[in-house]
This record gives sequence, C-alpha cells and structure tokens, in this order.
Amino acid sequence: MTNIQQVAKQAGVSVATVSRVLNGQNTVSSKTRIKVEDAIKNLNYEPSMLGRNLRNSESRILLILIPSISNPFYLEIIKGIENVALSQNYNILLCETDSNPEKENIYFDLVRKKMADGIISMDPAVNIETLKELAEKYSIIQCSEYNVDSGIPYVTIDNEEASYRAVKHLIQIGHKKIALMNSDERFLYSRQREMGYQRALEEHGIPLNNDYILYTKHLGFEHGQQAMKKILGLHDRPTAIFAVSDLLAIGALKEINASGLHVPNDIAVVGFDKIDFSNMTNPTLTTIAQPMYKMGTVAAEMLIDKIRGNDVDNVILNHELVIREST
Amino acid sequence: MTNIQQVAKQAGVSVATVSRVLNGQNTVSSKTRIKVEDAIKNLNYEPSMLGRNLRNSESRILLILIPSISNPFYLEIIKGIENVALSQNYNILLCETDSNPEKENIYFDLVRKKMADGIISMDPAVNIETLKELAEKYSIIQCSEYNVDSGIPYVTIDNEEASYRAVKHLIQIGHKKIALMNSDERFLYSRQREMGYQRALEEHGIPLNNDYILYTKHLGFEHGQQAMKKILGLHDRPTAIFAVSDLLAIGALKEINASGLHVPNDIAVVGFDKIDFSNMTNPTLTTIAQPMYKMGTVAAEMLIDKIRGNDVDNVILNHELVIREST
DNA sequence: ATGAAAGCGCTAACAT
DNA sequence: ATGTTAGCGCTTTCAT
Repeated sequence: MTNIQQVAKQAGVSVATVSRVLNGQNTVSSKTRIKVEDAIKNLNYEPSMLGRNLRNSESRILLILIPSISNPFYLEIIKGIENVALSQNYNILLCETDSNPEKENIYFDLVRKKMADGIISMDPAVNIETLKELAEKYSIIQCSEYNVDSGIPYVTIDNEEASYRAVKHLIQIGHKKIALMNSDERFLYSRQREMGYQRALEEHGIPLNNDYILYTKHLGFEHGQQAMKKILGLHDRPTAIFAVSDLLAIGALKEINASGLHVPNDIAVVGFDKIDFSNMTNPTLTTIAQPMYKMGTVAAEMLIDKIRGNDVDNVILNHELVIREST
Repeated sequence: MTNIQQVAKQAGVSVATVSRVLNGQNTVSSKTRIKVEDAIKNLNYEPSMLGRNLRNSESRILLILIPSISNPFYLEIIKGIENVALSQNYNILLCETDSNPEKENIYFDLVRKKMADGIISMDPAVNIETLKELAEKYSIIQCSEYNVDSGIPYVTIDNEEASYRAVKHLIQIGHKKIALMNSDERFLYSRQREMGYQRALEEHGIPLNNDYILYTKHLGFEHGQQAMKKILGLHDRPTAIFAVSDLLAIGALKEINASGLHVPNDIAVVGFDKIDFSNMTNPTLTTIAQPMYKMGTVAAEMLIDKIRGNDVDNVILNHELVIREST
C-alpha cells in the first residue's frame, strides 16, 4: 500500500508538500503541484483516512439512531441526512437500536471511542439520561422525538397542531364518533398528539369517550390490526379512526376490509407520516405529511454545526394534511 | 480527552502494559491489572479507535451497497449482516447507490482510502468492471445479485428454480394465460427468472406468448401499476400474473382492484421476496420467500472470512413458495 | 511480567 | 514556496 512518503520521494519533494497538494492549498507552485500529481497517478496513491483521521482527531462519521430500520417513516429523513452529510464529507452510520438499551450502548460507545463525531437520535425510547450525559462531551441532536428539558437541540414538527388538524378534518366531514389509535404515552409525541385530539373534540363540543382511545405498544402494522379488532368490538362503534402512524392506520384499514366494512363509507381513517406505502393501499390513506426529507437535512446541518463548535437553535418545521380516499 | 499515556502515568506502569490490559492479554500480573483498571475508571478513559485503527491498518467498517434504501427486500438482509458484523466488532456503513455510478464511486473511495475493510454489494446495477478491479486489492462479496465470471464470491438463491415453482403453482391451480412482469433483462436474476417461467410453461405444453412478457425499468410499486395497466389493455387478458418482485405485484394488485376486477377470482397474482408488506395487502400476496436474514449472515461471514485472508466459496440458499390469498 | 521505543499515515507549526 | 519535524493514540517487537 503506497503512502505519502513514497509519493514525496517519487516526486522529489517533502511529505508536507504532498499533503498541501492533497488538501488543495494554494501555497504550492504549479510546477511542483504537477510533479506531485504525476507521482500520485503513477503510484496509484490513495490517501489513508486512518492517518488523516487520527491526526485531525475526527472520524468524519455521524451516527444515526433509529428504533427500527423497518419503519419507512425514517427513510426519507435518512436520505436528507445523508445528502447533507456527503456534501460535507461525512458518512453516516445507521444504527438500529430496537429500543434496546444494550444495543444503544454499543452505538454510544462508538462516539466515546472517537469512531463517530456526533449523533442524531430519532429513537423515542432512547435512554435520555445517558443521552444527556453524553451530550455534555459530544455533539448530539434529536430529530422528530425530543426532550424539552434535556438541553439537547432538536428539530421536529408541531405534533399537537398536526393532530388537531387531522381530527378537525374528520369532524368537518361530519364525524362525531372518532377513535384515537395512539402509541405509548411515555413518548412525548404520543402525549402531544393526544392533546391535539382532545382540543379538536372540545372545540366542537364533542365529549371525550375513553373507550375510543387505544394505546399500542409499537407502531407496527400488526398492532394496528389488533387495536382495530378491539374497536370493531365496541357496542357503539366509532365512524372514524385517527391513527398516530400510517403503519397503524394501514393495519386498521386491513382489519376493516376483512370485517366486510367499507372505508370511508362505514369508517373513515386518517394516518400520520405520509410514508410511501400510504399511497399503495386500497383505498389510499388520508394522512399528515411530515417534511421528512427537510427534517433530515436540518438535523444534519445542525449536527455538523455543533461539531464545529457553534451553538444551534431548535427548529420546528411545518406539516400538511393530505386528503385522499380513506376520508 | 484522556489517552493511554495518562492512564499509564496514573497507574505507574508503561503504556505497553495498559495496552495489554486493554486487549485482555494474560501476561499481566493481576496486581498491575487492577492498578491499571482503577486508573482507567478514575480517569474515565475510553480507548480511541482512531489510534488503534491506524496502528492496526483497519477501520472495522464494512460497506453495504444497495440500490435503494426504500426497497424493503434489503431490510432483513441488512439485519443479518449487522448481527454478524456487531458480534465480530465490525460496524456497517449502509450505502445507497441509487444505481448511480457517481454515488457508487464515492463509496468505492471509502475502501480505497481505508475507511472500510470490505464491501458487500447487493446492487444489480453495480459497475461490474470497477468492482472486479477493486476485488483484486480489497475484500468483496456479492449478495443476491452476482456475476459468475467475475471471480467475486457470492451468496444467492436459485432464481430459475424459484421462478419455475411459482409459475408451476399457477399452472397447477388451473391457469394457462400467465403473464410475466419482469424487471430489466440486463440483470442476471431477471434473465434467470424468465428462464424458470419459460421452463414451467414448456413443461406443461403452454405456448409462449410474447404479449404476456413485460419489462419494467425499476422494481417500484408505480412500475407495477403501469405494467398492469398495459396487461389489462390486452385483447386476450391473462388470468394470472407472476411478478419478479413483491413491490411490482402490489402495484399490480392495486391496479386490478382499481379496475373493478377481483384477485384471485379474475386474476391471480404471485410476487417474489416475501417482504413485510406482502402480508399487509388486501388480499395478502402469494410469493416466493427468500431466506433474506440468512443471506445476510452468510454474506457477512464470508466477507469477514475474506478480510482475514481466507478463501471463501459461493453459497446457494434455499427458497420457499408461500401460498396466500392472491392465488 | 514489564518497559522502551519504533512506527502506522497523516497534518501543521515552525523554520528557511 | 518548500522542508523539517513533532505528534495524533495506539500496538508490538525486542530487551530486560
């Protein structure tokens, strides 16, 4: 494997000069620059990031923490992160935590051991105490899910407002019996979306019915099916469902279809996220579009900014209600 | 940031001894070992992988090349790779090429620059010439899609046989007019699956009808819809569709539903891959299950083996026909 | 069982 | 404009 020494020798210059050429510094005469470039080509030289990274005390790797790679919600965000990262010569390490503290810790170790320069956490179930501790020494950003009092910068949307609009839409097209298919109340977004749901009902004088509020352990398709089974078993069946994730909504859709009922005639369904698949279902899903790609780019920019030692501010992005066939 | 020097000083030993403790060598007396461990704890020391990696001339990072992160087919494979990688102290860098040579090259550079120790390529559109060239100097494995004459070790399934069984299943339940929704013929798997399709028809005395064979540029949902539109426009409409990917099949499903026809009564559909979503559709999809997780673990094991300097053999894994509601 | 020292490949401060 | 050299943090060979 040829190194910078050999290039210097071949070109008849010092390693410093080669390094200067490599890094595009303009303090090199064009004559020597050409000599060096020739030597590089000749020897098929590729600079080693191992040496470079040690010298610069950086890894140029960003960690992305997600609970599950199977959840399409994160895909667009990741693309946004990646594009910004690549443009700034960073690479991203995608880390699936399975919301498992042990796995999480493996990845935290990567930043402790200088294998990563910073973290974008998207795991709602992240151990926030550890994250806070880590954030004192390392650069960390929270994306989508966040903690107000952690002091860790975040980018997200206004979940309460988004949820409010979704439910208001259902009310406006005539629904009064609206179920909320929520996830786990220990997540902030879950509590915020429930608040939006309540506000919409209150504002329209619809009394809260606790039978209509369900919680699921995970955001998966199967959990949507199970929750929908329970809802269909209620004596006073709701005429509309607002699910806090498209995956849950798609599970509900399937279960409603299976029971012989029709969407949206018998039961209307609204999801959340606008994942790709929400357009492939039958009927297509009305949903809240999060600006996922944008969220990713902003998160990456914030993180890189933070790594450079700058202070960064929290960001709240806009969402949008997308009305399709299911309502 | 505390380093090995400071630990050595605090413990009153040499850096060599600290390094020995760090690497669990048994040539250290338990008395000194304890001294060192105390110092490590005291100083909150975390060994830097930057120094370690340079010294060992390795990055402990594996590159995974996939055409698109949105294709669920790769998810389970990635999980398999990751589990093996983590267990051997490797981390994986997920690289989405978009089948774009430029992006591909960014990632190839990572191994040229020692930022990655090896590559698992799953991109059917990979530039095989570059890959071959790279494989002379670096450790590379192909997973799922491969090239026989490249000399690059691969793990895959028997595509011809899998396809044959899928079509045979359609024939056995009474179909004679069977369309093939294929991808692009420049991919090996595409040609192999077409051969399986032909063999099944021939074996049952069904003449080949070129109108029934369609090619799509990509494996996405929308392409399945478009292809299905064409099929529905045929004067002699087929009664069954075999699509070479679940995503295509799901697109077909949606289009058939939209046209008012019924699956499987009017048209039966078979997919390929058994992605998670194939179970969420209405009706659920009959498909060929690839052992994706296993494929991932095998690929990772092969690659790590190769990095260690061993020779590795190609592997062909078993597949399975999963009959569900769409046939 | 332990230490001294070389060196992995690079960058940058300093000198000329 | 270019060279010399120290040093990033670690592992390992060679002595003792």
